[in-house]
Amino acid sequence: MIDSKITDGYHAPMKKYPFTAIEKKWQEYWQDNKTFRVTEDSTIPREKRVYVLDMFPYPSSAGLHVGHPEGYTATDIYCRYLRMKGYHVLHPMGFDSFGLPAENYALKTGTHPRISTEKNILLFEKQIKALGFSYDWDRNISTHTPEYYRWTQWIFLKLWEKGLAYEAEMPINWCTNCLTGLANEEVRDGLCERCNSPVERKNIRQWVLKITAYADRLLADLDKLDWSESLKLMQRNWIGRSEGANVIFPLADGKGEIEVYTTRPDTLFGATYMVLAPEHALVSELVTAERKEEVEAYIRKASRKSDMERTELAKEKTGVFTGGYAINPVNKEKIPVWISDYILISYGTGAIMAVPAHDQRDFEFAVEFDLPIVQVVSSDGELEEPKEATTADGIAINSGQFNGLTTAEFKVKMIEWLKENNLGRSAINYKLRDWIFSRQRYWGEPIPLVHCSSCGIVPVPYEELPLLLPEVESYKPTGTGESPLAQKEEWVNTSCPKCGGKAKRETNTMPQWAGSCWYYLRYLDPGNDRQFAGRNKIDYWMPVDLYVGGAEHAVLHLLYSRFWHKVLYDFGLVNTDEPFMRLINQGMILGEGGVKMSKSLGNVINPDEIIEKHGADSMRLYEMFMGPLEVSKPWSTRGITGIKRFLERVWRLAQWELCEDEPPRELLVLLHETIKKIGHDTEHIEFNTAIAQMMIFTGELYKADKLYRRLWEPFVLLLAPYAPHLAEELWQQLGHSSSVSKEIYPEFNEALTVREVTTLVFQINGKIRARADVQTGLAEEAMEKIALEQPRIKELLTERKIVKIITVPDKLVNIVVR
RNA sequence: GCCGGAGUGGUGGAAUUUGGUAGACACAGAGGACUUAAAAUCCUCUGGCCCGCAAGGGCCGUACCGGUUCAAUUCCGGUCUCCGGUACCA
Repeated sequence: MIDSKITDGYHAPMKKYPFTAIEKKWQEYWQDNKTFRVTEDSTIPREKRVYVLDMFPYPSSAGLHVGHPEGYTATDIYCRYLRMKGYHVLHPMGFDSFGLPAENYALKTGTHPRISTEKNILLFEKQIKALGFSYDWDRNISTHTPEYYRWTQWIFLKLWEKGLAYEAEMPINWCTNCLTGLANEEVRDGLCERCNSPVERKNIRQWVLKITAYADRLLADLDKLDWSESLKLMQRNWIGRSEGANVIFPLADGKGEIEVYTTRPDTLFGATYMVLAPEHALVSELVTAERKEEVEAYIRKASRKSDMERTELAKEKTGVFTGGYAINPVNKEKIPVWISDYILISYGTGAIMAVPAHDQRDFEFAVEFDLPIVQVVSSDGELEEPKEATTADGIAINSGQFNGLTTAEFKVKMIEWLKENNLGRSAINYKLRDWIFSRQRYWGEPIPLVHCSSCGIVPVPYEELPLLLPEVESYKPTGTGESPLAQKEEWVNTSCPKCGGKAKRETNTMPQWAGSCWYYLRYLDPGNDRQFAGRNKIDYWMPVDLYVGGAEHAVLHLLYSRFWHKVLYDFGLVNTDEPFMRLINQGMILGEGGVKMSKSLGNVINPDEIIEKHGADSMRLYEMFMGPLEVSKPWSTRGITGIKRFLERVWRLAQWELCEDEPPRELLVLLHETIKKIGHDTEHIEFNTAIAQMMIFTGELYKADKLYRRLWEPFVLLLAPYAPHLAEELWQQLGHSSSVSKEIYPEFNEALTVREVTTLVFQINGKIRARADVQTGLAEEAMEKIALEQPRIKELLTERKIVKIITVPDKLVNIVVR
């Protein structure tokens, strides 16, 4: 009995596809029966265990948007497929529930972030469950719970223990709106990646993680990973390894030296001046009395510039002469030392040798301040008119005994020469900076350290974790570099775990990335209160076989968690040095018309409405049918009706009376082709074409006058990973009492995928002139014979001479004529 | 600027694997069947141009220009556009 509400208001009788009722029924069934719970069954061999992971969401108040289900549906289909293929699949879900939005909401309304966060989690859970994903909900975690962040703090202390966490007073990226420091990775075009407010330089006390200590391994181990090349490249670029040399330039007055880093030691003879970063320690020593005022003014101005201003002003070079000179070690020339803000204190040695002939920035600077330009690399050994810097490799000129060497040879020779003369050595540099880890905000993990006036910084003992986030009166960021926790005196004032004397707690909190650095490990053993995860569980499941999520985390989460994982690996706490073996970035779902979906454009699609109107199975299928998972594609309200029609058609077909006879061979061949195609496409995460094949198959079944059980049962199994609710219902209708998700995936018979008849194409000089249906498996001679018998071909061959005949079995015959 | 990726009908997209029938499957559109009518459903057509009453046939066509090949969406060289990343990293 189906009421009109369930049938979506259509008046069709009884048989209308009752998706709402079906979906509710099976979601309850899966929940009540814990259908997708998975345990560490030791009888299952290693190669049959698979860990498939989704990037867990931040539970925002807006609820799920259509982008979330895209990746989740993809992994769900893949997991359901693997289970039917006999794999033991770990597929968990949780929430990344510390973060600024909840705190900002608290500021506005006074609602405790925990309250709003937990409310949002319930909303997310409900929405995710409404899509019928096969998660093992018993492993659900949320990063803001003390049971979870106890271990986030524990791992932080391990980092501290290893000397990988240090305190520094340094100029950092300060978001003027969030009122907190940011990591380099969180700044985009001089703006905060979260709120797009300008980022300024601010000198405050920070906790910093020494990710640079792992730069070489983070770079090298990318080669092991099955990630897209473009994503690996993004990480490579971010790490930014370069090879070159450090070179020592003695000061002209004999009282010291300047060390520079260069990737082009072969251009040393062309170094006509030097530039220091304004913050460089030697500036104050170098500056002459008469230039002092000008230099100090420049330093002041540079320090006030925000990142935005620095990039905007990048077109014109600025700087001042310090009055000091250094000696170019290769030719003993006395060269002036300048300062300029195009030299960054944080990269290399904070100082450069300027080779204006072969570096565009140095060239611009030299032109601006009328400094000499000496060409030392030439494409042909001849001198050229310097119109701009030539950065290409070439032949050395103006370089004394090194003249005539190629750039590559010269680099090697020069480094040898520098070493012999104690003037330098080869060096490697990275763009990657250490990770600024502290946030001056409330809603995050408290950093479990204590400042003791006699013992210094002392960690909270492991057994006292979690260090609970205290309740506070106000969540308002102080803006002074202290977090709101600082106001909570009874919390801040504590005793030193070491000497028992008076001490103060660290009041900074961790960034949102902390919790997501290791959540994939907690899923393995979510209830463990003695360890972050039991080693046996880690060995059982890790590493993650497939990880799916958005590309926006390319250099944030994915770099940070690789770093933490390597640290844990070095402690012997995990079994692999990389966490995520294969990674797929799903494309963005755009609004209709191909523009970005946004609240301001009013084109946001709400999954709840889609589910209510078309059903979860339609939603799942549509998102997969739109196109390849990895590419961005626009939502189409009309597109989903096509998918809905397909499922309605499947439902109608299911109402036909079953026929137990042997189906006609043609349909049997189509079935086996379909099993082959859908199996292949599902395995390779090419869901759009798999769905197209289902449509072809049902289209043909519709043309038959009977519904053959031997065709229909395998089809329902093929459908099951994609439209699991409908498939469960149909499976039950077919008389089965267990869940379709526990069935074995159908196998195809290769012999039955071979068609008996195929269309041969006949070409003359590569142009198609005729076609004919023939039996498959014809010999080449037979194909040629048929080709030459075609009336149209005969006609076109008169008066022509056949040069050559090319045949491709079961495909074509191409006759080359003159 | 540099580094990636991508450009296929009115639209989303197919063409597995090493080159072999371009446009699968859908959406939209047109026509038809059923119906008192509508909705739903079912069937047919649907890249462009041209010849033909028709059956049928021809030419062009995968961003653009060129190359390799019997044959190019696919391989090679160049140009343009869009998207993503990055931005004084010496």
